[in-house]
Amino acid sequence: MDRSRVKDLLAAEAPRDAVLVQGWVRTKRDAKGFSFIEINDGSTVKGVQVIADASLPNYDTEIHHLRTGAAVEVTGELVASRGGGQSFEIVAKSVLVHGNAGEDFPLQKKGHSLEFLRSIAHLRPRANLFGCVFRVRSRLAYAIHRFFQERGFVHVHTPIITASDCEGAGEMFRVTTLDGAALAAGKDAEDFFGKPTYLTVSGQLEGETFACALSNIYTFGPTFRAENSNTSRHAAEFWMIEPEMAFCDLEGDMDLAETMIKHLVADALENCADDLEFFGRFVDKELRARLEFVRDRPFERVSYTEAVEILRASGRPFEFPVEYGHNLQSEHERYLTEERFQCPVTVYNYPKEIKPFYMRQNDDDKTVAAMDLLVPGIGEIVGGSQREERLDRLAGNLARHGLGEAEYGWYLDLRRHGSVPHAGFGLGFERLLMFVTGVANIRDVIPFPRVPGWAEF
RNA sequence: UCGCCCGUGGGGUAACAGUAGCCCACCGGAUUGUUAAUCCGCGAAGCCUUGGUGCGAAUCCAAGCGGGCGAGCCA
Repeated sequence: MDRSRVKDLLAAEAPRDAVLVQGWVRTKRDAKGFSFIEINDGSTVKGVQVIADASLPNYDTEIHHLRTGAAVEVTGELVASRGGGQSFEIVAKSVLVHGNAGEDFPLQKKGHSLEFLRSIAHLRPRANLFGCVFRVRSRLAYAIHRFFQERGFVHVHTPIITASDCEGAGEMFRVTTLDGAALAAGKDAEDFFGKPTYLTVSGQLEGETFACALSNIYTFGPTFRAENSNTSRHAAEFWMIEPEMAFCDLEGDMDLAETMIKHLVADALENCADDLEFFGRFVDKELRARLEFVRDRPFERVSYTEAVEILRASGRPFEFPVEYGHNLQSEHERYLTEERFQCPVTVYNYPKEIKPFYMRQNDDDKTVAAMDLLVPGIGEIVGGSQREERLDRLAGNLARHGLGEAEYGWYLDLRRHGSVPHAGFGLGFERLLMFVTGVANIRDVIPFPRVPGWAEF
């Protein structure tokens, strides 16, 4: 007999003589002469109700002792439910107990704190919330590939071990086979690669090389930052999507970012309805309305200079003063996106002093063609720019940032041979997930999060 | 890294410096087509670590370890 997914059984339109379900017991309620067993197999947040009669041969020995968390396999008849909570249920002909759960199974039939669930990351996928989160994570990863593939973008696997540091996008994890003494003695030439290497903090520079050949490309892979960041929206290991487009300026870059966010939100609304409904009930009551708003309404777009003026004119007593030439603080970003505009906002053309060397200088000589896409509740979800394609300017920027031209020779080469205007951005996958699910901590949208002081499992 | 807050059975919480209580889970019993089932049970299970103050510390002080929130860095 073929296995049926719980999701399909719950959507059934007619009874069926024989079905097989395999899954884990969420709860068991004993009645006189039989038991109700709710089984979840991860296909959806809901479970299917099984009626296990006391006449089953293993009722007294096994079924009666089933606890939350047990793994079972049930065959039986799918019938219209006599109870209220569901349209169909299974009357069991057999209940095979693969493995009961211990008396100390930590997940209860109630809401647990997210902190506790993090400490049992190996079991939390069986909690409703995490089932929902990781189904959405899977769906959005798929939707991202579809989004780009359907638009002719080529998926490029940029290296995870790298010797270039992408201009200090963050502190890097050293990758080495040297022992502590050799490392301390600086014997880099004896290291595995003959020089210091690190885990990537961005695939952008390598991505540019492929954009300057295949036109439109994207990367989607793990990224590592050794920053000692202890916040709800930073992790040491996270996934990033980095599209790069040749023959594209900042305008096109911002258009793509906005189109992509809208597309992904729409995809989740359409394909993860049950999971989003769960988040709406237990995480954020306003979630669905906000996602529909993001899908349907245009984003705001303001220059950095305009943003500064808006913040100044707000009369808000910000903790950090609003000053041209300074980075926008979290409180400033929050004001723009949560209060002033109440929708996602793209801020563009930042002062060149606060942005990296590879961003294209604007004609005003003061700003670079950078953009950040800010969303309510999270802040920056996308950061990108048009890249400096003029050799002399780029070389000058490298020098000004104190970066060796030799190390970036291959990057400068792109400007020597067939240089084109090009642009791209980075999207934090986990931040997107936080935005779509309403989950407030990045540690709860990563299967096994890595943050300072925590690399368990 | 900085600031604020918090560490009590397996989970969630309460207790003025003087007998550690409640809810959930677990165990045992009863009821019931149940829905995070209900009822009964003097059934089992606990004060982060170290040091200090006090006759007496879960409670006050200090340090350490762990956690949460906010900030910085960013995605």
